Amino acid sequence: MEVIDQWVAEFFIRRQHNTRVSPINLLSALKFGDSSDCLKLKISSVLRDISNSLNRGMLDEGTLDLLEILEKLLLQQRSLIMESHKSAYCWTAAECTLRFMWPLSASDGLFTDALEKIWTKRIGILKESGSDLVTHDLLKWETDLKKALEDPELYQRIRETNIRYTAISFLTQLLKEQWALLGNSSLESVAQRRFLKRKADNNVEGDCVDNRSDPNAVDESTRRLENDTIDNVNERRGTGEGEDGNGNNRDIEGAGCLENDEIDKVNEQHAADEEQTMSAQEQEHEPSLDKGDKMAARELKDYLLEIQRHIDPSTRQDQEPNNAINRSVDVTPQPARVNRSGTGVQDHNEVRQQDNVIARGSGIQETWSGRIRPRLPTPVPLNVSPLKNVNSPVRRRKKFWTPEEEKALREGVKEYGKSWKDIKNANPAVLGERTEVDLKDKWRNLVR
DNA sequence: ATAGGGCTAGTA
DNA sequence: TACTAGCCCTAT
Repeated sequence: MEVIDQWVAEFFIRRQHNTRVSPINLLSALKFGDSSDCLKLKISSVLRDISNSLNRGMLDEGTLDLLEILEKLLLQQRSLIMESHKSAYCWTAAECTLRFMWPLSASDGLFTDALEKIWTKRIGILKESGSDLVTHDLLKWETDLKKALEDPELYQRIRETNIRYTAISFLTQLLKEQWALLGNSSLESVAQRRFLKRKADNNVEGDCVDNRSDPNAVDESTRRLENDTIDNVNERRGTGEGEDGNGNNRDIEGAGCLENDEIDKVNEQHAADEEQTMSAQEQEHEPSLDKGDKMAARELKDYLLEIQRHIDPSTRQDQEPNNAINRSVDVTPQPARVNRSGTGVQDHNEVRQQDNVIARGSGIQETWSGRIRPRLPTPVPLNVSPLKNVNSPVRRRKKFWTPEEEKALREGVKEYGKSWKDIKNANPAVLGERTEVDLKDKWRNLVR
């Protein structure tokens, strides 16, 4: 694959909603070869995929696949696997299983299938390969879930927990960290270097005396342009962890961090990259879609799927035409977890739909790594916000605040003020069952 | 996203 | 009936 193809593809994968692009022309101009020189492009692609899933409120085994692929790619570029990555995998795996716990009894429904396919087989393979994603928390979930098969009380307890928000929080954190680590796209980096070089050249023309007295000024810029390969910057960044979207280093959840001199190098590089910056890179990583741009966005999405298929066909297994159509058509959010926490009586149509999905999927599919792995279908797309009642006339059951929740709220207000969303995000494990409005209401009560 | 008014259920 | 905690709706 030509380097320029790689740069262009990477650039557009990062900027999903660009109305000035003709995807078809662009795609026809690109030739995708072996994957060895596409690491940065692949990582961008996987991150974009995870991001798209989250935007659609989808957390399923496809997400687990993507997290596993991301781990392999990061290991290829000799990056450490971050805590957010491990946690995201752990809670997504648990969430995928909990989604099959809507019947009141463990023996009904697909819970045993989910256990077998997700925990015994999928995670079994991970264990064999010595993956970093197999954490203490993951093993604890495995033990609990398998115990729940025999213990109705435990099954009930797990069944009623809501961990979706936790999984989403970790995935969001992972995306933020990984986008930050990727830094500028290769195309932008090179463009910026050329910009700097031109600027330096202009200075040379404008002031020959200075140039003679300091010949290194131009040489340095030229040298960077010629010698810096696209992955140089990335490799340097890839060894570090815990960098936020503003380009600042911070230690995340006790993960390893750069030595001080390395931090300085990275910061210097960032300072150079961000001087005369061409665009607000970070904001564009997660762009918000203008209402008038839906057509262009859809066109671009198709284009992305096409690119992704070229990059690595086996990773796009759930985006084959049929499923792609399903995904693009059915994006209407469904009420979250109604069946799990409800009476257990399920709508017949929904049961039939699930059966159809199961019948369609063979249960065994080829994965990115080339290993055979079973796949559970996604029964119902759920809301991203698990507590939001969509068009439901039923009031949520009154639930009194626990001292732990109250403490988390007080500490949150102390730290973030009245930013209820931030407070909730800061402590999803405790406040996961409360909406931002709940936080606001409770605070109103507390200060009365 | 947040603030504020109002509603509901529980309780004294 | 009055009060409260938690929940919901709507305007900004």
